[in-house]
Order: sequence, then structure tokens, then C-alpha cells
Amino acid sequence: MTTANTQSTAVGYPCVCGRLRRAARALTQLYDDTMSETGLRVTQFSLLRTLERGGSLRISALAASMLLDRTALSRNLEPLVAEGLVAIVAGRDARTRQVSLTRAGRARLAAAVPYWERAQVEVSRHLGSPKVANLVGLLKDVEALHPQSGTAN
Amino acid sequence: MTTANTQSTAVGYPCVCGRLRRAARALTQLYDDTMSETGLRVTQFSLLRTLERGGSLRISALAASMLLDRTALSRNLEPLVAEGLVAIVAGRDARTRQVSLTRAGRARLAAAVPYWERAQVEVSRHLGSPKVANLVGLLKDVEALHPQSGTAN
DNA sequence: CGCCGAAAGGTGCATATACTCCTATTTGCG
DNA sequence: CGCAAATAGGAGTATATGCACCTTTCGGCG
Repeated sequence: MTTANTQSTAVGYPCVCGRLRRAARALTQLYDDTMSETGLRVTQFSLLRTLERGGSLRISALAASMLLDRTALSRNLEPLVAEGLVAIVAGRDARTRQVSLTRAGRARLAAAVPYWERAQVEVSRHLGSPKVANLVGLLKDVEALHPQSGTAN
Repeated sequence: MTTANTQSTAVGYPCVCGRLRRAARALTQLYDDTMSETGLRVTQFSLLRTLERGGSLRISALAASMLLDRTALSRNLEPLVAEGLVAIVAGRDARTRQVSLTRAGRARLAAAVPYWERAQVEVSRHLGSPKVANLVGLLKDVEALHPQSGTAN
């Protein structure tokens, strides 16, 4: 068949998704270990960081920008709201809720940055900057495969 | 400092871990959507597949080979045991439990493979085989960063 | 033999993630 | 204006993941 090489390579590969998930577990451990003193996990760090750059965002908008399920995001926000790092207020459109960083959230984030950087440096040190750049580029391509990502399909 | 360039590039990058997790979410969606008719999620598929190749394994051994927390694995096995796809029996060493595929598990896995291949092909089609191979190689490097991975630290 | 430390797992808890169904608004149209 | 469709979120449920602490069992040693 004409597409034989695409077909056969796909089968010859290990499960790309399994690999990606396994690597994500490994890297998450490294970051969470490195950042443990900050009281933020890397998932929470990423969330706060996105909020820092985005300002006040609707739940769905924030979720979409993270390729994260809307309801998953809501739940991820809960411990951050409980700690007073994030505030959620009703928007002008009463259906919506605006999520934003509090002053405490900004401070916590700033305090966590050096620890996060330590993890980033560790990754660069072991992989080398070219590989990291290569990886990040490939991950962007993978993200485009998200079913709700517009470009895909 | 002498490592100034490593430092600066690390800070210039986005969060590698966040990127990896985001990509993992996106790809997991693609696989789970594609495999939805099989009654297996990609995480379960990977688990059954590892078992198929490994034969009968102890909980901890299986967990280690997947870079997965031992207790997380135990819980991931529960729905598979409930469906009769996986069997867990006590080992000769009474502390241990041997995990293995049942006949039904083998059948379910075989039935799921074509759907899984569809997802793999989709990835190859969008990224191209060279990028996929490149990605898989880089992910292996990332996995080596796992704190319990022996080589790291 | 009896005890102690190591090894293998389990349980409780917390977070991460997504689906389905349900409610509250808003918006558009006759 | 008034109602139906669309939009924004929440709640319930299930899986995914990891930590801290506990129990059981095994192995070695005096």
C-alpha cells in the first residue's frame, strides 16, 4: 500500500501518548520536589503564572488557554482560592466568573519563581538547551492535536 | 557567574513541565476519543500492554517500569480487575502480589489495538514520522530525570 | 529461637483531569 | 415583550496520581 511507511512506523513506535504521559509524571516529580518548600505544585504554579499574564479571565477562557477542561480548572482553583491566592468574582455578565490573582497570590508566585527556575535549570543541565528548545517546539505541535484546538481535524 | 547562559535560557523558556503536561492533556484527549468505543482509556491500554509484555509482575515492579507511583498503580488496576481484564494473585512471597492479564484482558487489548493504531497514525500524519521519532527520543531523555530513576541525582 | 530492620502493599487524604447532566443567564427573533 | 436556543458554570461521578502513615511478612543475626 502507498501509505505503508506511515502505517508501519506508527505501529513500530511505542505508544506516543504513553511516553508523553510517563515523561510528564517524571518531570512533574522533579518540579514538585524542587518546589516543595514553596507550597505550590507545578500545576498550581503554571496556573498562577497564566493568570499573572492574563489578568482577569473567565473560567472558560482560562481553561481554553491551558487546554484544560473547564470543570477541571474550576476544581484546580479551589485550593488556591481557599489559600487566598486567587479570587473569583462575578462578571458583568452574571453567568460568568472572573478569576484573578490576589496580592497574596502574586507574592506567593514571586517567591516560588527561584525554585521553579532551579528545576528549569536542572532540565537544561541534563538535556542541554538545544534539546530543550527542540522539545518545547515539538510539544507545541502536539498541543495542536487537541480535539478542541480549532486547528486540528 | 560562569553558568550565566544556562541560567538565562532556562528563564527565557516557558515552563517545560507545564508544556509537557499541556501536551499530555491534548494527546490523551485525542487517544481517548479515538479509543472510546473500545472501553479502554489510553492509560489503561498502556497498562495492559505493559502487562502483556511483562507477563506476571509484582505491583512495585510494574509501577517502576511505568515510572508510576506504586499506590497510583494499585488504584489504576482496580477498574481493570473489576472488569476481569487483570488478575492479582498472592505471590510465593506472601508480601507480594502478582499482576497479570486474564484471557479477557488479552482479548480486550487485541480488540483495542486497531483503534489505538488509528490514533498513532493520526499523530504521525500531523507531525510526520521524523518529528515523532525525535519527540519519542527526547521524552526518553526526560524520563531519565525522574528522581527515583536511578541515573538522575 | 526471637527480635529488628527492610521490603511489599494497603488506606486515607489531597490534587489533577474529564464526562454527563443540570441550572442560571443572556441573546436573538417573531 | 416573551420564549427558545445558546452560553457560562456547577455538581456528581470516575479515573489518574502521589504522599504519609500503617500492617504484614521476610531475612538476618545474636
